[in-house]
Amino acid sequence: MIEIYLLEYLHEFYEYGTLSAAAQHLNIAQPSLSRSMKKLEEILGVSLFERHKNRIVLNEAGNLAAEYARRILEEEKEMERSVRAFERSRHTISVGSCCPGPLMDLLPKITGIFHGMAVSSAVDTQERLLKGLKDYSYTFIILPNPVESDGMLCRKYRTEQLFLSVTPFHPAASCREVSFAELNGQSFIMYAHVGFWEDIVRSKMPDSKFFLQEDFDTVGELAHFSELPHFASDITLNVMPSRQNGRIAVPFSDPESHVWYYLVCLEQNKGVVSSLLQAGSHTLPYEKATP
Amino acid sequence: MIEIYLLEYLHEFYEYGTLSAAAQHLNIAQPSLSRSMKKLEEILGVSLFERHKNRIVLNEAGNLAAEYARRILEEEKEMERSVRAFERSRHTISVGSCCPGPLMDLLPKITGIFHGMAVSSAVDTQERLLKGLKDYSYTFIILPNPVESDGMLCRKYRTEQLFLSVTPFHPAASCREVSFAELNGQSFIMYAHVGFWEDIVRSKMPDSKFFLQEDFDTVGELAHFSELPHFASDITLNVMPSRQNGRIAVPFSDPESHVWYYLVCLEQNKGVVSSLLQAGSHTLPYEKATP
DNA sequence: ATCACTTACGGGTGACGTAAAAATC
DNA sequence: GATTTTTACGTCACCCGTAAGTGAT
Repeated sequence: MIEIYLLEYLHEFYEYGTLSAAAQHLNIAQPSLSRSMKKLEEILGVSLFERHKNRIVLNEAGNLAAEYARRILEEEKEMERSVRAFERSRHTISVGSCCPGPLMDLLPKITGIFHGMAVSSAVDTQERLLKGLKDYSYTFIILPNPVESDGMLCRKYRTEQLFLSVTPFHPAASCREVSFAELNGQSFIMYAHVGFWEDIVRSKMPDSKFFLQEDFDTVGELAHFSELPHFASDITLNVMPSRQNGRIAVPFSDPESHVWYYLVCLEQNKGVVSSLLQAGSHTLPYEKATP
Repeated sequence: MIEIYLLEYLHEFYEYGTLSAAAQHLNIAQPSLSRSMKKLEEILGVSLFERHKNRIVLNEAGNLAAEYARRILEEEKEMERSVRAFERSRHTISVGSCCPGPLMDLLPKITGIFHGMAVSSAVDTQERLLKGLKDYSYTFIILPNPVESDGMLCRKYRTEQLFLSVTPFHPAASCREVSFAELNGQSFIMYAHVGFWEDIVRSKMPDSKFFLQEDFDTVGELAHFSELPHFASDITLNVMPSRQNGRIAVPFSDPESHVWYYLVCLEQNKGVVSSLLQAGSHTLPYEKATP
C-alpha cells in the first residue's frame, strides 16, 4: 500500500519540478526525497520518472500518478476537515447566512435557547453555504430562497425590506418610497459584507459607485460625516435605531428589495431550526418615526 | 497527515466490528491495532469510539471517518490499478469487446501489424468497456453502436450477421432465413461468453432455454452429438468452417441479428485503430455452400 | 564553481509483537 | 474459562539527515 507521505512528496515534486526545491518545501533533505520517489516507483512497479544524469522529470505514468496523488490528498484533507467539523457541530451551533440581517435577530435567540453551546456565524455565498451544510460546517444556513434537496429541511423564516438611509437634505428624504432605477448612478456608502445584497444593488444600479467599508461601525461613522446615502433595512432599523442618527429611512419599492429568508438544515438538525421558529416573534416591521 | 495504514485499519475495524477480528484479518497483533486507533483519534483531535470496559464501537464521528476512509482507500486502489494499467498499455495492446466475433479477425491482424507487442482481449459489458477504456485498461474497445464522448475516437469497423446452425433434419434447414419469433420456445446450445448477443437472443426469444457452455470448443462437440440448434455468424463461419460439421447455417431475418461494430479508443491511441482499419479487407460475407 | 541528483552510512522515531492485567460474557 | 481491550516493554524496520561522489550548466 502506498502511504500518504509518498503521495504528498510526489505532489510536491510535481508542483516544484526539482527534487531539491520540493525537498526544501517539504522540510526534508533532498536525498530523502530521492529515495522516497524510488520507493514509490518500486511499490507501483512502474517507473514514474525519466532520469537524466543531472535532471529528473515525470514521465507520462508519473503525471498520471501525480494527478491521482492530488485527488487523494484533497480527499484526505476533506476527511480531516469534515470529521473535525462534525465534532465541532456537537458543541457549536454554526450559522451560515447569505447576509447579515437575519443573523441580527437569530443569534440572540440562539444564545438564549441553547445555553452552554458556542455560537458562530458567517456570511457566505449560497454555493458555499450549501456545501458547508452538507459537510457539517454549518448547523443550519439562511438563504433568500427555498431549496429542495434530499436530506435537507427548508423552513420559511422571515422577511427583510431594504431601505435607503439619507440625510434630511437628500431629495429622497421626502419620498414615500424610492426605486433602484431613479438612484442608479449615485454613490453609496456600503458595508462590505452584506452578502447577496451586494449582488442585487450592483445589478440594479450598475452605474453607481459603492464605497465598501470593511468595518460595520465605520459605515455609521462615515455616514455621520458625509451626505452620501447608505442602506438599511427593517431589521437593522429595529435592532440598532441609534444608527440612523438623524437620517431618514425610505423603503425601496422594487420587488427585489423585499426578500423572504429560509432556514435550511440537515434532517438530523431539524430540532435546532424548530426551536428557533417556535421561539416567538421576530423584530417588528419598522415604522417610520413620526416627529 | 493521516497515513494510509491508519485508514486501512479503521476500515477493517469498521468491517469486522472488533479490534481482535480486524487485527487477525490485517495480520497484525491486536494491541497494535488498539494503539493505531488511538493514534488516529489523536491526529484528528476527535474521539471516534465509544469505549466500554470490554467493547469498543464507532461513534458517529467514527462512522463518518470510516466512510471517508473507504473512499480514500478505494481511490488509492484505483490509482495503483490505473498507473499499472497505463504502464501495461505501453507494452500490450488490450482489446475489449462486446462479443467474441469481431475479435476473431481483429486479433490476428493485431499480432500481424504490431510485432513485439503483447496482445490481450476480453469480452465485457458496454459499461465496463467504457470505464476500462478511460482508465487505460483497454487500448481500444469494440461496441455494437457508436459513442460520442470527449477525448474518444469512434470508427465504423464491420458488420456481423447472426446465423442459426442446425442439422439437415431440422425444419429450419430448408429455409432461406429464420426469425427469432418463429424459434421462440425452442432450446439452443450457446457459448456462455457471447457478450451482448446473449441479451439479444434472450430478449427476442424469452420462452427459449439456452444451454450455456463455458468452453467454446464444447459447443461444437456437443452439437455434434445432439440435434439442438446453436448459433453462428458470418464471421465464425468464415474463420472456423470446420465447426459446421455437416450442419446448415441459416441467417436470421430480424434487424437485430445484423449489427455494425465500432472501434472506440482514446485520442492518444488513434494510431492503433487507424492502422487496423487500413489493414485491408475483413473476412468476406459467408456464402452458403452449394452441394 | 554551483547546482541537481545519487549513493553510502549512522541515528532515532515509531510501529510492531509479546506478555500480562482487567473486565465482561 | 473464553473473549476483548488496555498497558507495559523490548525490538526492529524504516525514514531521516549528513557526507561524499558524479555529471551538467
